[in-house]
Amino acid sequence: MLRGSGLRPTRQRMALAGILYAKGNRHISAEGLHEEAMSAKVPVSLATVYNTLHQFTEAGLLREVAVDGSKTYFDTNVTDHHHFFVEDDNQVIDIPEGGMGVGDIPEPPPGYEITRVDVVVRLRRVR
Amino acid sequence: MLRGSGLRPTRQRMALAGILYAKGNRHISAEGLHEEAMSAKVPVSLATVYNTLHQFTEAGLLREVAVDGSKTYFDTNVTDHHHFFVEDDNQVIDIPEGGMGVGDIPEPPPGYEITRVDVVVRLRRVR
DNA sequence: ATTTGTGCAAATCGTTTGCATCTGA
DNA sequence: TCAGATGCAAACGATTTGCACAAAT
Repeated sequence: MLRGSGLRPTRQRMALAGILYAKGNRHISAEGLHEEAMSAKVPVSLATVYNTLHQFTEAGLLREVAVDGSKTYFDTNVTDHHHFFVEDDNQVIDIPEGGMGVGDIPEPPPGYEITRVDVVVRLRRVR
Repeated sequence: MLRGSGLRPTRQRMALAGILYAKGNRHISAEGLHEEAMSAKVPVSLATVYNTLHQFTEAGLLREVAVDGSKTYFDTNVTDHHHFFVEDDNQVIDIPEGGMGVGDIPEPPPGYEITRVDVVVRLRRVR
């Protein structure tokens, strides 16, 4: 998989890929992945985690999710889909594919082309 | 306007409000507003700009726009609408109201309610 | 007089970078 | 061998915070 993307299969990258793709689709932050790696007894530096996440993203293995908050989340689900965002605990959840459709997409201003349409449905816990 | 929102009309707040609402709808970052204030000969500290932006947002006078990038943008247009985001230069543009519709909004997971639906149409300059 | 806001500088947080050292092909 | 990867610590940019001072009611 790594080789197929032109990335050397190093110890760290293989371990991180293992964590990322072990249990279905995930939304994880750099810090989150770093912690998981540590508790899985895979000592990687935070810098390497950042490098790896960006390289994976460039290789199309991950997708950066821009929700609110200051943190960047990475999504192991690279298919076309949108997200719920729980404001109470900064949690990102996939909206099942086909679970929603975007209506009329507007014409982009002249000279521009659309690269992607992102929909974020913000949620709050009902009290 | 400030009084109506329960905010004391201080020199700085009035000056910042003036800049914000002077020329139609705007998308501005804290740093951007600070710079404009400075060149308008209104010396305010960056901390005060941040305070003011957040207070205005809480008061419903502004809306925080979560696009990509590390910066936070504030929108003087608080009506229901969505955004174009130009990736080349981090510019936020309003999609005219009614210019697009969101299709089927999905059921939120049980125990949650929808607070808002944000659509960001990402653009790239055509080369 | 009392409460609320402001400015400054230091602190924090997530992320990036420089560089010496290692490692996979 | 040697280009590419990693780790560390220092650098960074955006935002927040603590606290003394100033201004609004």
